Amino acid sequence: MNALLDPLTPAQREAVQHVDGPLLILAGPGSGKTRVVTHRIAYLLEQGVAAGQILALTFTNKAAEEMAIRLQPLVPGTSVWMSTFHRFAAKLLRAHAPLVGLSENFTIYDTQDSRHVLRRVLDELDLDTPHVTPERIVSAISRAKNNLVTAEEYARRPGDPLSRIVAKVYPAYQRRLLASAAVDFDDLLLHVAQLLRNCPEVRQTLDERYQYILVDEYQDTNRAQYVILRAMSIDYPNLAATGDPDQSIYGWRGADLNNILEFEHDFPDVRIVRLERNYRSTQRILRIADALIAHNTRRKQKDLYTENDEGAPVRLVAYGSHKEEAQGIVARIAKEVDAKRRRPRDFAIFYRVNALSRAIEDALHEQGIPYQMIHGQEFYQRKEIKDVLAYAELVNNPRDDAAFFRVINTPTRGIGKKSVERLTEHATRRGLPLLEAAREAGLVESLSSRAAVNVAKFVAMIDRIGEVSHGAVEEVLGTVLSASGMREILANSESEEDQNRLANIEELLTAAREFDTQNPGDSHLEAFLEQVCLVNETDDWEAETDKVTLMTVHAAKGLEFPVVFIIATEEGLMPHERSKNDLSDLEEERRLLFVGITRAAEQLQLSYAVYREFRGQRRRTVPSSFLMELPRHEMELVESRASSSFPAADWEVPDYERPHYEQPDDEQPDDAEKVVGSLIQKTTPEPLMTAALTTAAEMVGDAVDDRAAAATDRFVQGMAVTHPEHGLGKIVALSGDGPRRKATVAFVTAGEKKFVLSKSPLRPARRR
DNA sequence: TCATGACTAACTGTT
DNA sequence: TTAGTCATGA
Repeated sequence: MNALLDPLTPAQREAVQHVDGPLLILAGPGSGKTRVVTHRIAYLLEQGVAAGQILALTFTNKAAEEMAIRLQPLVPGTSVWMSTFHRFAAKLLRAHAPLVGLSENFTIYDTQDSRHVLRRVLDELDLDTPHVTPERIVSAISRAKNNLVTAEEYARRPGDPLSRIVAKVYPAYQRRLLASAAVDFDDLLLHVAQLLRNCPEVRQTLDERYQYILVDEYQDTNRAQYVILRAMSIDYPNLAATGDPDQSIYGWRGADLNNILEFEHDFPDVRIVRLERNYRSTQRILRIADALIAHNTRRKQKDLYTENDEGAPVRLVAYGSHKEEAQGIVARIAKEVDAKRRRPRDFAIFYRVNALSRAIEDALHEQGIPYQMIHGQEFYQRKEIKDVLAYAELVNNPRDDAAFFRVINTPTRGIGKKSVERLTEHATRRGLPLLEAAREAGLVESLSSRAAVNVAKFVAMIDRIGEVSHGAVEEVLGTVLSASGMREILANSESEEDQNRLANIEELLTAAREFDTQNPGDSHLEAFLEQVCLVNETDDWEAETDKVTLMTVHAAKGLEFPVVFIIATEEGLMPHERSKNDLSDLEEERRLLFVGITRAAEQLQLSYAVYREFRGQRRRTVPSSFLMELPRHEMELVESRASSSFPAADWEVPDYERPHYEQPDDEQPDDAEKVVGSLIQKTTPEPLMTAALTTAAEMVGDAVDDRAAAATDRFVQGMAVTHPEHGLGKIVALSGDGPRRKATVAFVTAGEKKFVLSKSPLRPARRR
């Protein structure tokens, strides 16, 4: 009788029917979260809540879009605002820019732009920073902003050497941004948080306007986002958060797991709904995921279950090389597609880092299988695109020095480094934006007359573009191309690269044209620029097109596919190199794999390559320690035949158990692969290792002998261990006691080696 | 002083 | 692989 509620389970219905008061939906993967959220919005509307009072915030454009699409059939033509945090913040800031010391035509700098600014600032400050890379400073500033620490506050705090440098750089960087009327991504949130804190009227207005706020992926909110949400939920505390601590994968961006873990403290009368039934994956996939995530210590226990079929075993494949991995996977896809059992769109391939996509792309290309790759902001990061946009930015915001630097000599027009330096000096002296300083080029004595003429021509060109800046966006960009000479130069170039650039620019013009059509009327340049820098290619991702999807595991969050391949499950990649020294980072990597695994509905394959090309060098890899945590007997273990060098025998263990699964006969094209025994030690319960992150050797270093003895005691026969050089291995023999205790270890890749435990860097492979 | 080509070092993830 | 730096020739 009620189309909204009838198709829901009791738990889902409880969440949907909740109207007033805080709500926390703990939603496991595949538990119908989006459905609950969209149905709840529809329900609110049905209860008489005005569409304008509802605000749905997500992290990605993709998620926002997905929500909008799913809401359409429930409430056709509704105008509930669904937006990413950053987009929401940008809109808000445009309306209140002066309150935070900005002009409303402010520019949003992406990561690349902000790094350039930082470089300039570093040059200017002339700091001697021997071991501190700009990268580290950038991320320190970013972290500070995400934690709402302003430049002034930062400078006041004592700290380590890095902090002391940052304390100098951060304020200078911030001054530079404000002088350029620019914000970086983090500023969008920081400024809004401060706005809400410092302007009670604004806060109150927004709180009242958005009485029903819904937040997706709450586990990924950082302090700034948290403060924004809290500030808008005081008079109308109807904040509805959905999230899953096990899917928190943005710690590096400042996401604070405490926000979700302590939601109950923040909102004492919160209603908590748990969605634990999984509608997506097979039992086998879910068990694998569950076994993996159970190794994390910092989590809220959830009992995921599904009533779906048992499903096919999860495959774990060892390929000989990254090429074989790519070709093997693509061959599998091709086979299924040819047999009309599946369509390209049923498949997704996930990887930890973007660089891994290349081999897969090549293989797909070779086989002529259509694919789409989600690659962050790749398109808008291209040099030629950024160049064109920078002209437009400069016209829109003449104080945008970063844009000025970008275009002043692009394409080259005889204004070299030295001339730009002199212009900059002049600008600093007079306290002018660079474009203004350039207008006075004739007055800058140090500037050669030739350079001065060129600068004057440049200014005239910018003004020419400025004349059309209030027209259609396509016209603006077209003028940029002709006035700057870019079009001519590229068109006359022989090189294929330049032809590609031209094609990319054409694509940008198409995007501009579409934007013009969607936003009739004039003066939309600013909106276009904002859209462009806050989108990523994900927006182009079409669930409807019939293509294989390639993306990072991060990008995969929130999506699902019938068949999922996760490649390169190797030490150093998954978990990533940089996470290995920190338990919480390592747990985040584990959650990342958990997210990847739980995207799969019907079939899942994890794989690694025994050899992988790395920075141009072929290197032997070590299988991911996470693989050791998966229930081996649930899986089909496959060794790709070409990888004959794989030393499976070394790795077989006495209590080795054959996989239950036999390959069905019709899987013939798989004959390049054969099922082998356990590549991976069965995950029998091992003694709980409390000090597992310290090796025995480390403990001897600064502790008494019996501690060392106790430490060597934790190594037991059959235990999986890792060695920094030899990688993953298992203990096959032990002798001696205390500090003299010795172990013989069989490594996956390096054969058998003997160690004095207290002196070796060996450590248990499974860390708890 | 500028442009170009060679060399080198770094390389996670996303808004 | 690529962006940034360095050296060289114009």
